[in-house]
Amino acid sequence: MSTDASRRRDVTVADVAKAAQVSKAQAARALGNYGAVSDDVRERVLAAAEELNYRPNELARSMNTGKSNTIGVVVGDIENPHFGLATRGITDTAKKSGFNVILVNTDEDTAAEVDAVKVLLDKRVDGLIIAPASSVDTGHLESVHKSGRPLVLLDRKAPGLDVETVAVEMEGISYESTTHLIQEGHRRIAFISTIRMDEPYFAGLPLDSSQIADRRDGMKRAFEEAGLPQPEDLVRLNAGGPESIKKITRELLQQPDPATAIIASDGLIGLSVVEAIQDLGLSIPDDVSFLMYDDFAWTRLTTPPLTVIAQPVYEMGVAAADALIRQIQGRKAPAAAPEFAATLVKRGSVGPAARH
Amino acid sequence: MSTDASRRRDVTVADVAKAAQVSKAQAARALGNYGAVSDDVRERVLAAAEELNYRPNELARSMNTGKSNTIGVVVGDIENPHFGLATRGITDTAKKSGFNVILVNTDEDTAAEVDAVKVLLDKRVDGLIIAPASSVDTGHLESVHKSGRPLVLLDRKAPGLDVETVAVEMEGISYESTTHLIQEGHRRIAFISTIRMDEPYFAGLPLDSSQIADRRDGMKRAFEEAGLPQPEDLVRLNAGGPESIKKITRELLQQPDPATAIIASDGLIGLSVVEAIQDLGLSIPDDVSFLMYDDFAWTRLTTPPLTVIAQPVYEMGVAAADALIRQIQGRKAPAAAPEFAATLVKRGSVGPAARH
DNA sequence: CTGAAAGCGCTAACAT
DNA sequence: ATGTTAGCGCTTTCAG
Repeated sequence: MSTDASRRRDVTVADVAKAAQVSKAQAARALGNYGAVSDDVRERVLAAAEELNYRPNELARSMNTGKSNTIGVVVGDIENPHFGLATRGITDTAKKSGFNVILVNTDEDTAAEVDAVKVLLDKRVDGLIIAPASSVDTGHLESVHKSGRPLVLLDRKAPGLDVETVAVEMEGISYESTTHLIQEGHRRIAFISTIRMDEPYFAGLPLDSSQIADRRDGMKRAFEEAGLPQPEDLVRLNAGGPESIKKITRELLQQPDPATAIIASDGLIGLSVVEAIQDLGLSIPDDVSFLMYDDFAWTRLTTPPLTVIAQPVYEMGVAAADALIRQIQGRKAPAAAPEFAATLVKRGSVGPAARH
Repeated sequence: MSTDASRRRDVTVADVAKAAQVSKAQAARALGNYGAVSDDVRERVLAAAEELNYRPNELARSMNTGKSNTIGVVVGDIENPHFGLATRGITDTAKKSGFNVILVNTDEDTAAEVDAVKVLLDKRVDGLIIAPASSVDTGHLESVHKSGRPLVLLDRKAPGLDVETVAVEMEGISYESTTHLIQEGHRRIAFISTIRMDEPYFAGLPLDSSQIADRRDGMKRAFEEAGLPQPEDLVRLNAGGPESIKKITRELLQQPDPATAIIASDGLIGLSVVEAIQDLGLSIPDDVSFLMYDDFAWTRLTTPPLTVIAQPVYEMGVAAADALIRQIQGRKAPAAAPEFAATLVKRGSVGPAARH
């Protein structure tokens, strides 16, 4: 053993240079793989580095290069498999290009997001991928963008912001899904989302989330084209935890003019909705039809399997990372940005509306 | 607008100092909140900083302090909700103490893990939380530990390594679960895991993963105490993707002396096993009993709901982060390390063994 | 191709 | 309390 791992100070280029009997500059060049170095010197330096168990200090490196080879990812909830998958797409892609990922969870809270962006910027990440908690309250994103830091929005658009965005076209799929339900005879279609709003929903309420707004618009169009009245009284926001969701579900199903179909805004909500329906002793789709966003594997296991709106989440993570890295490397955007479409996967949870 | 966000160079302490008409050192002290600064100076500095839109360069800060306020987390697969939840526990806890998290995915590949550790160390993370891909091949972890960098193992132990570890006691719960199955009359109990091994399983094969080894041992003890022969021919490793798992399930169920009960090593496997069983047209638990590790919410939605082994995953993430941060801050370990126990949650997927 | 020296932005002695 | 002067470990002129 020629090395003593327990020594306090790390071994630096200076140490390696001395051991290899070259200047610090030459050692650094050989180690950092830049500049001009003779084979002889490179060999000696590398050997010395190996021997001394040298490891570069990436912080120091980042300080002068200005690049940290790190990207910041800000999402609302990694615990949600939707983001888990997207994150996987991002990290897989980042790794391929030699980037690391710092992950921050915001709990869908804009204040936390503002803070996260600050911290990440202070850490000098090379770029940011953000699933913005709000599509409206975007001052912090605006300033990131104006500062020239590469930024890509994931999953949700921010209409006022001219930033590259990777998201599914929601209005269309919402229209398609709603139309499907309408064709099955449903008129009382409920929509449940966790989106936090200060007031209960009413027709025309401006929504903080473009994603939800687009879905609402899609539903609206479907009803309009069918010449039917909007069941806007069945839109429920602020569906917090499982209990809250179950409560909402019960209300929707037991009120005077109840919902005959429920659309859940994501898989986490869907889970609780289905549970509540089962608890009520109701049958899907005989008593109530069910449809949800996100195609998780378990949706094939329920009885009946669930009709869902599948989104290419992993691919979107990949695309977001690709786009960001392209920006970081200063390459121009390809002529056509890839489009991401959701698909309505009809399984068994949607059936004809029950007769009243 | 007195600031020009598009200026190339960031504003530094020097700029702030000049604007506030104090020395760089005083400005730095006021900004960094250390040392002694008069109220007057602090005020002027903070005002100038605000005015100039100053943001500290954490990289530079980290360079002299030696602390990056960042921890590295290395897991096999964030896409797996098990790790998603654990990661949430880690990030939540880290944030509370002002730490950020760099997340690396290894695909359960030791080589990738070795690499990840290197990168993270080069980035000067203050500590590491690792769910080791192998409990045997741990040279890289050993050297991290010997170098004095705080390190906490999550989810899996490494017997040869004297490192703080947050994991569930697996032998016991495996024994308990197996016994439950035995009492229901099962003798042919299969166990399916994704663990990668070069050879197919045979009795006594040393397992690379302590977690799996412990589960195997628990099953073994259950059979021994019941005075029954071990169905070791029903242990299946290398269950890669969904298709591979389904194939294995079919084999297990259709071979001459088939399994009457199947234990899935995690929720991802469980999913495919249940799907395969349904595809075969078999009924749970009438034709085959099923039990799996991880209590995901969807396991309550299947018909019948699944009997599972619940693990306090989020809490373990929290505990791992707490322990690591404690190490980083140089505080001693509490007298008693918290114990984490899994629980057998009996729902409907285990029933009496079918008569042959 | 090589080396000396000057920073990167900040903190940490050391004086005053 | 404040300022001066060194660094942290690395990259980057700039000479040779």
